[in-house]
Amino acid sequence: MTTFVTMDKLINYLLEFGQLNQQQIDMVKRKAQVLELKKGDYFSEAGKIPKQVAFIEEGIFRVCYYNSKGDEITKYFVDENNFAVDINSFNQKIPSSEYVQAVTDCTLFVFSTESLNDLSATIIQWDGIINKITEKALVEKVNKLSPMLAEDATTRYLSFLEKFPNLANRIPLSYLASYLGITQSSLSRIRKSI
Amino acid sequence: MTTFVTMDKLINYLLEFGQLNQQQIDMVKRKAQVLELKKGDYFSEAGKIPKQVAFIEEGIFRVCYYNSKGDEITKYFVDENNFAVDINSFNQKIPSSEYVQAVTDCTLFVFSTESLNDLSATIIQWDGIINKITEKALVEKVNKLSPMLAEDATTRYLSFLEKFPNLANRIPLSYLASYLGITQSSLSRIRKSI
DNA sequence: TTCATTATTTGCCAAATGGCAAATGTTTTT
DNA sequence: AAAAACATTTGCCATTTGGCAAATAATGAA
Repeated sequence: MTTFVTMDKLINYLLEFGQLNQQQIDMVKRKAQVLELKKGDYFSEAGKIPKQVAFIEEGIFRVCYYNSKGDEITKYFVDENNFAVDINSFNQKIPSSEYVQAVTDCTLFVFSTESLNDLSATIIQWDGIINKITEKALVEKVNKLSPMLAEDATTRYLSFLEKFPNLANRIPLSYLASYLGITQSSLSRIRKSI
Repeated sequence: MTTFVTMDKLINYLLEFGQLNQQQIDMVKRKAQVLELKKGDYFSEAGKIPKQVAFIEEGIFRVCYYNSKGDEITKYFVDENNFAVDINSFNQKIPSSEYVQAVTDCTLFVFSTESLNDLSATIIQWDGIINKITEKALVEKVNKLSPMLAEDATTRYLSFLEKFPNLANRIPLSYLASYLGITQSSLSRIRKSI
């Protein structure tokens, strides 16, 4: 028996970026695959060429890498209602420099390169939609990365809480600490002091 | 008398992203305007909607903002052979949150919104080319922002030297320090210790 | 060349953050 | 419910970086 899954979130998201008729929507639904990841599972890994793009229907991803000291550093988080992939590696077919990991159990809709090609070949507006989504994702990535330097740790933490109020209590302290550029113990002390 | 300017760098740059015939190239040249900026001049300012896109033929820009303490912080640098603009603000017609300033005297080719619209309406490949350039610029912006946290100041400085070997000696210490997330005096000490 | 301006370095000490290990708290498994 | 595994907090002290002001050095203008 096939589990019934509504892909409403995905479809609504796409429709923000362009029109699709019912037939096209049905094709998108056929090309998307449901994927469930458990907390801690990797969606893609550094050194490998990403083969799929994920739309996060439910859950949180983090994108991370290892710094020169060997510490695992979180670059940023991506949560539900967003696409996630190392866009540059995916497009250029070059190995990614980052890991994409499920921070919580996740429900995803994934598209393979081939599915995307099929969609691109069949749906005339597809490339335009994808371009807009790509640009939006990159702009958001920039916004998640930039405000972090040039403020002290407490300010960075507070502005994280402000910008992502619904993330802080769903992710482990250690991930957040490395995103903020401080140690877990420092973050713990900062939280205490507030 | 009209100053003769070759726009070869610009045209070659565009041709990396798509084909253009001679007639199209001529149109691009007609739509581009030469702009000279002196060291310290602003190309665009926070709070204003960017009206132009610049291709840097010669010189260095920096993109900066004021942090919560009122310090002027350099987010990243852009040098010759690149387009510069706050892409998101430009596209969405919303006020920018950053300043774009000439760090050295600069020679630019600028396109107004109207020129870009004309090019888009006339040259069938134009949007595709612009999309690729936009994506590349955003990916580079991400790459300039991200490796900065999670390393100590010395490592950040060294990796800056490695990634941008021809920038360090062309920009004031204070700009570089704020990009690296440290004070000018700290950077001075780091340089001494190397 | 000389003066004025701007940029960089340095000394001294304070503040912020890190490192490590132990203690405490929470969640998951059996 | 108990045990095991994992996450967070805390103490103590070391290290890094900052703040400020003065000293040099470099650059540009007259």
